[in-house]
Amino acid sequence: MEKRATIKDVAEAAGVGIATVSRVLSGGSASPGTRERVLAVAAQLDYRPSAAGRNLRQRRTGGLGLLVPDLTDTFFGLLAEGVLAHARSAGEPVVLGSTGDDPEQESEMVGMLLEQGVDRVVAVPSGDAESWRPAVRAGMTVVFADRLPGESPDQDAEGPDHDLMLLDGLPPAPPARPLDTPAVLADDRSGIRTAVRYLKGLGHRRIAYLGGPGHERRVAAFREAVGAPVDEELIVFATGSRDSAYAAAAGLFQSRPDLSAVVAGGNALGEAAVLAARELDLRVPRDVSLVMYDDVPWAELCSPPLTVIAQPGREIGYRAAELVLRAGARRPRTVVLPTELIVRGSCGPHR
Amino acid sequence: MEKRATIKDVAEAAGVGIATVSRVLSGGSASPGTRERVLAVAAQLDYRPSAAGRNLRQRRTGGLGLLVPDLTDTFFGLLAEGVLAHARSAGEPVVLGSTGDDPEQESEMVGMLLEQGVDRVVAVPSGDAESWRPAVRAGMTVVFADRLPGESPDQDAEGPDHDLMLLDGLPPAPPARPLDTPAVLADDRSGIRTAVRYLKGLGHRRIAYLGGPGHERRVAAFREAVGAPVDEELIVFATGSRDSAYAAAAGLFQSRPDLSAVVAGGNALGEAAVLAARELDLRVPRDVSLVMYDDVPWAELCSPPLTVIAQPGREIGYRAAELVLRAGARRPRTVVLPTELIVRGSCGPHR
DNA sequence: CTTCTCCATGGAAACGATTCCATCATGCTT
DNA sequence: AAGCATGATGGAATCGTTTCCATGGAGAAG
Repeated sequence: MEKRATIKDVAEAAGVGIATVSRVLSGGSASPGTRERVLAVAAQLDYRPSAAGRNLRQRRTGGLGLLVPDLTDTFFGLLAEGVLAHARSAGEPVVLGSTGDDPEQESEMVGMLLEQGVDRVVAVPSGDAESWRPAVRAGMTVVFADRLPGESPDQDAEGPDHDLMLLDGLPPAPPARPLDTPAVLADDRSGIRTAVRYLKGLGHRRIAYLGGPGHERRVAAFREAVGAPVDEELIVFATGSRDSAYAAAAGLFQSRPDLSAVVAGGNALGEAAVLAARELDLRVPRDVSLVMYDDVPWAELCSPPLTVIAQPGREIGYRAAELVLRAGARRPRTVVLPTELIVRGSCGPHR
Repeated sequence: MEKRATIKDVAEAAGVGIATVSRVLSGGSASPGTRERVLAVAAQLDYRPSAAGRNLRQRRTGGLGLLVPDLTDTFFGLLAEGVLAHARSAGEPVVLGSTGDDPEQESEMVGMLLEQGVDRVVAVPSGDAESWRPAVRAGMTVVFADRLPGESPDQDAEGPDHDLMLLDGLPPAPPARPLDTPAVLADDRSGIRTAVRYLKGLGHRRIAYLGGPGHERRVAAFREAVGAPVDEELIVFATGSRDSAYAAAAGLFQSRPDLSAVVAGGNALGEAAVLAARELDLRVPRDVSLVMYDDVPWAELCSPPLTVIAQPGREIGYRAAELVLRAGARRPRTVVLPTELIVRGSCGPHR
């Protein structure tokens, strides 16, 4: 339990001033002789600069925050691995928080990060845009991954505001842009469209969508892809929990026995769909075809192996970390990564 | 980007000294009037004490480190959720590192944690006892979860040491106890034994074990449970990677077509076993029975659903966090949590 | 009425790093 | 040879907090 060596110890042992030590260690100028001596002494004393001291002085803590809904979900695990990979290569520590898809816990975590001095965060958001505003106003650099925060509920209030501005003779400013935060997303639009086309190609007409929280874009893409008369009953939602997902899937199958294919908007939903189908004695793909968003390792283990829309989870995390770490000069735009339909065995022709 | 309020700002705004503010905020004594005023001002200014300042002063950073081999593995995700749950309730931030089961990366991460001032760590160790010694000597409080570090290779040197001590007339001190670090583990012994008994009861005689890194206890328990003439060829190991696990499983099936049951010592191994069996056209459970360590959500999705040895991953993490946070007075002993055999459909009678 | 105790309070030191600035030596230019 | 530029170096201030200690006032005990 011997206490750690400080810069002062190193300075004394090397017979130089602390300023010199600091300079040597942070790459400043120093004479070769001095540099060598300082480095030797530092190594021999196993000196490590204290993050607390440095942070205090430079008024910013290194490190980045990572906020995900649930680490039990393989996709978020993958995303986290991506973030960690880049953080490691940048030598930055990662402070982790799991929000359970609860906006309240989320903002609590944001508060804690702020307190820790962590001012750069990669987040899979649960709260809406409004709930993220305090964070960015407090000076946080935020990059969203996988999802965007839900549009604020005050969207309705936007109309009146607009009118008011016109009355005042002001130029109709863009109606309070939700947030100008960069994000790294998968190309949901294209992924969903490809899946739906594929199912249509197999002859399916009554295709259902099973959605989770925070993916408005996927639903929108689904609506667009299935085309004109959208059967609203075939679009159902669950919250983040497993129970909720199962209930939604089971409810869907029971209330609409005529559906012939399901697109699950996430791996938790896909899991629920498989379970519910089995429980109700629906065979996949004979009775119902299934496409799941997210390619997770166990998709191949199911029988039949699941046809999936793969999105590069690890890379999403990696790129997000990259963005948040070099959020310097030009504010980076949102990055969209490609998806890929991986056909395995869970879809069959419509009978 | 307005800079955050400091304790000094609060003190000025409230018309008191900074010492008083600090006292009020950290629960010291103060007159009711003052306390109220300070709290009001602090709230109004949205004041948050800077962790950097506090850490510097008290020479220790709050927070705890979490080191896992791979967040993509559902079990570790579960464990992490447990740690996070307890950390949240204790108001402590969690610094995460993923080691990829690589001792070198692991000690790198330990170094970084040390630098950050994080001196309490929950770890699923990859390195051996020797590689953890520097960490504990540097004053880190470590609690191992799920695994113990492999016995150091210098175990052989133990004999001589002992003799030497006898010669010196010293009391025969315990021969360099590997590490007196507490740990939270599942009851591997009992779990494996139950599984093997179950398989034996189904008539299986040639039972194989597919092991991963860091679970000597499981192998030992397996050897013990299968009884006297242990067929060493039926015990194979993989490193942490998916490829390695698949190779080990496939190799096992091919080299020993006479085996009738497999115990997979982790969910990654179980996954590999299912895949390899399918590839080689072995039916589960008709041709080969399978029991997997870890109950993960997707175990139920396989067909047939996998019979598993469930260990309480979330609770392991929770308890480990608990131990490391109140590592005060009496050094806590190792905690062993129960396992449970969950019979589903992947085991059948021997034919 | 005096003295003692106790409590609220504020000033100031300390924590360990970075960084500005002054100092000093060295070598070059004129 | 004198002045000047350059580069190495150390002193000291600073960051925001906690905590030790001194101060002062009020109430209690003698």
